[in-house]
Amino acid sequence: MDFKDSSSLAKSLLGMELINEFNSKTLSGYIVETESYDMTDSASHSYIGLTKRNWPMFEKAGTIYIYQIYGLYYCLNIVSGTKHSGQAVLIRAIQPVQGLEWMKILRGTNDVLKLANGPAKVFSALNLDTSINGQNIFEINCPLSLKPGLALQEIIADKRVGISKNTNELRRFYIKDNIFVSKK
DNA sequence: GTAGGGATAATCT
DNA sequence: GATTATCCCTACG
Repeated sequence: MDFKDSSSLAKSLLGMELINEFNSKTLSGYIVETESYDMTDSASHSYIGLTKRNWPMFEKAGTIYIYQIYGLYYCLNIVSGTKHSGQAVLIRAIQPVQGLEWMKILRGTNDVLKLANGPAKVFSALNLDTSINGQNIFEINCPLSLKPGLALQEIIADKRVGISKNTNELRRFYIKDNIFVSKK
């Protein structure tokens, strides 16, 4: 994995297996879509500097940053760069791997394509919890972890989704032709 | 299968 | 007081 900046991490996370293990149960999926944010980017939470919400973005690489959006949904990010640099990668979609049946119940659908094809869907399909906000994904006691998954794939860089500022930069990355991506 | 709009509350100004 | 790194349901055809 390449943590030197958020776009590098966003690309190198593609294909990795994201795993949530707790109570001897396992839910996981291959990361197929990500977006990068940093302090130079007016669409980023870190653009305005350190705040009560975004503090995990200013921690070291591998820190988990979870925020609530639209009063309803939660999204998962992984921090990149050096400490205090204010960068993170939004996990936008995963391809379900382990715990499909449980994910269907958590998500209230039997359509595998729609289990985790969106950032708030990823959060819910993996049964994540806001208590891991600020933890580091490489710590042994962190329920969330990463391991190698898919072989290297062709990556598409595209415009990000759902933002109103700085919309032209190609900071959304996804695996070419993967059907679990949120938006073609 | 797709376009449109409503839900809903923390965060920052 | 406005904005928001989203999702789902409804209507249409």
